[in-house]
Amino acid sequence: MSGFSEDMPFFDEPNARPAAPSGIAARAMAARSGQNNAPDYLKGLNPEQRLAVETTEGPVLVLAGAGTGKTRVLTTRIAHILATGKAFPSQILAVTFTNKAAREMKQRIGILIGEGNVEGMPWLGTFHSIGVKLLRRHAELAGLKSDFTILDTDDVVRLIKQIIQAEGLDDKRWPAKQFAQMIDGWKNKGLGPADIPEGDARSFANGKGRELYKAYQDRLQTLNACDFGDLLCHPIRIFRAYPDVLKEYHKRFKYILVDEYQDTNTAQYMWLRLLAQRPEGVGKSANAGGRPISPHVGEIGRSSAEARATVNICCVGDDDQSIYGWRGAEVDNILRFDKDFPGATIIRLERNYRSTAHILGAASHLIAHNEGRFGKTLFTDRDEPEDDKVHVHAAWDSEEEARAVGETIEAYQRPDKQGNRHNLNDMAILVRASFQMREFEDRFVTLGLNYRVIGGPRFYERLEIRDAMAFFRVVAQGADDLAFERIVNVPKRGLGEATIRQIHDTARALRIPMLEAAAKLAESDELKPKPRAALREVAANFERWQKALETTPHTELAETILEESGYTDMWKNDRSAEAPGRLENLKELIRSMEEYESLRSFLEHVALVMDAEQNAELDAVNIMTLHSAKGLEFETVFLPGWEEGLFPHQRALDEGGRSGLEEERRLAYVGLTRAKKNLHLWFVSNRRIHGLWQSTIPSRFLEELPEAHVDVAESGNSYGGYGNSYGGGSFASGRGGRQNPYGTSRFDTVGEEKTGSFSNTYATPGWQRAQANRTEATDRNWGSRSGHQVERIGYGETDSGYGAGRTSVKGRTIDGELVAKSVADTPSAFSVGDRVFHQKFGNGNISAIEGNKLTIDFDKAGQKRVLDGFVAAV
DNA sequence: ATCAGGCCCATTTTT
DNA sequence: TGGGCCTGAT
Repeated sequence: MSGFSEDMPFFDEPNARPAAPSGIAARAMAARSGQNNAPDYLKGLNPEQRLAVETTEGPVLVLAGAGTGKTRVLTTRIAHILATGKAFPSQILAVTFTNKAAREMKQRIGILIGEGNVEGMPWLGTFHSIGVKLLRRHAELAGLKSDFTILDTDDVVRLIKQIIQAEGLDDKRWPAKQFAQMIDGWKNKGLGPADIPEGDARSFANGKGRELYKAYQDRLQTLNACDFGDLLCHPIRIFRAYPDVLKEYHKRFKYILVDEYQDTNTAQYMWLRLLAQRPEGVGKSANAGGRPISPHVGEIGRSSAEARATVNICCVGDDDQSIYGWRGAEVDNILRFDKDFPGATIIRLERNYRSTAHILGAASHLIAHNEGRFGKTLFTDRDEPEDDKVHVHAAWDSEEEARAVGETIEAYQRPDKQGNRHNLNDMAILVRASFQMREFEDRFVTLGLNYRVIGGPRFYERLEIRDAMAFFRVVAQGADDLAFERIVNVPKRGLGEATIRQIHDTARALRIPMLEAAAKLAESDELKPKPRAALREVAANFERWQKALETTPHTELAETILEESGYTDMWKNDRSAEAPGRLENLKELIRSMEEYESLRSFLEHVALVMDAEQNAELDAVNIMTLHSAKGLEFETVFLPGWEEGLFPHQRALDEGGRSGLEEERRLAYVGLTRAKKNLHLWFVSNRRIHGLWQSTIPSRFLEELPEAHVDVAESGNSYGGYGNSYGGGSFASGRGGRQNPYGTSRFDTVGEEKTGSFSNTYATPGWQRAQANRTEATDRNWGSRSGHQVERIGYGETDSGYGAGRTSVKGRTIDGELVAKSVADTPSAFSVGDRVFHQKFGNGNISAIEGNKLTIDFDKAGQKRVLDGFVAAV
């Protein structure tokens, strides 16, 4: 409505100050009439937030801790820039990582400045969606046509597989999936085939890595397609090769804003740098027009000479919440910000509006164990003596853990003294790895407790949706061979591998898309009558649909395609249990198309905006991974599975060493800071991993929590498990009265280790008895020499706790120096028939031995398979 | 074409 | 242990 479409001409005069659109101007004026002469949108910001909003010029880094109002700052800043007439909506580049974040930002800016004005923000979006936009405009500079297709991961893997096979390589030995990941990694770093390190190139397919990568890129080009990485890499290459194009965008973007800067990878960083860092001349003039206009902007401590060389870039992020290093994110980008952009203003947001003081205290203390960080400490003004401390619970095994969490949830649901009860929607269980979810789901099903799993398989990844999309893709973009191949024989038309090979060969020989090749073949006499007729029909269908594309409304056309191709009938005739659901999904797909104006725009959104909405109506407990919880908050949070090996995850330690551990710790920090009021952590003593029961020890992160904010609870249950068989009772239960978690008098006598160490917390009598009962065999797994020292159990501060020689359950040392499979390779010292004792299951007889895996008939627990290291001869 | 059985694997995930 | 994927037999 404001009329600022993206096609609005650029402002050639750098000094021209755009007149604000009337709507916004009016608002700003009205806003200013308030007290302090401050516009309404600035009210309610704290001083740091306000500074972050009003420091519009020069590079700014906003270090926004969890729950400190990051999105608010970002959106208000944009509103401020617009309201003060510093730029038009179309002159602001605002990038996020996820569609969700982009959507939220749009919506919140809309609230601030009016819906209509947001429409004029064509450059607010994810890195990828903005990348597509750039690339569609300049596709020919990357050797593409502007209607290129965006391939998703699945397509990419299939394509790579074809290439590997075409090279005459064994695709088993050199898995396509693995190579796809390598390519993705390279693209995350902005590396083309020519740029990859020799070592990388050599490590795949006997040194054919580079060649294959090249072949893959060539193939993409012929397919007129891109993968996700290309959406960033192509624009980077274009910017570098065509300075004029880059200059155009330098002129256009007066303000750049970046959300979640700590998650940027190298390619994204390069992309931003290209757009932000401009040659002296351009920078100077562009900035001159943008010099402080607002009366609120005072002189900020920054060198104006240096700042002038750079665009007004504002990056918002939190180094402590960088949890995506494994997919290419470089925390370093944020840590280096002031070196990349000299004279940058760094603003810390540390005032937290989300959590209780206990939660913040716990989280801050934990994260302080990391080295590579800026260092922030969250604080709150909240002063509620009633607030609970952070609870740490012990459970015997994951089943008990699920049971106890279920009980706690039910307790929260009941009205408390004040008559308040908690909604399930306000509770979340955040797990490290998704296999942990199952136990909770099982339990909740039994209890009849509603739950929802967030982050499962996506709507657009379902088979039927992908099939349907493939039909649409071929119609929209006839050169999309991958899509064509997917559905050429769907429903079954008797077009077997041989025919498809032939289409392939023809296509390659004539350098035409497969669809065209198919049409040609259908008219030739190279095929047997049956496939020939089938192909002819396929070709005719697509020809007809492609014609209809211009004239028929896209939803209608989509329905027609699914009908005429026989695809809907295929599922109608399918008697399997999933068929009705699939038909339902197809309907949903068509329904969702209505929101887009054309088939093409729909396809693009599906490629980039893959998400399905959840049922928010239902009151249900949320279950998700810690990763997908980032950015969310809940009244009550449960964090199960805080055990060594699981959290921190063994693989993170093995592969990432110290930085891997730090990322795990940040993940823990993210978990803790999701909670507003109630926070419950759990660890179990036994967990079944890959079908084998393993003893586990509490996560070192538990030990890193400060005493003052933590309350160690007993699991307080009456499900004794099998623990009773050795008289210890279930772990930490039934010992009469609360135990002092910090090992004062009571625990001093047990271990040599001094008080103050959290480790003593876990030195409860039952646990200790079990430890004391250990024999040599058990100790082998723990690397214990004497076998009876408590310090072995918990984690001392000393290196000996996880230092050299300590063999973990998986047979690896913690810091990955030694990868010895001592467990697996050592023949068992037991024989069939031996009577043994196991911590969890009690006594039993060995009925079979396979290497170090024992099958034992337990007296009470029945038959189980366990590693020999966990049992002791009786 | 379809399914049973063997084989391998087993964090985290967005676009 | 259990699920996904591929293969080889019907």
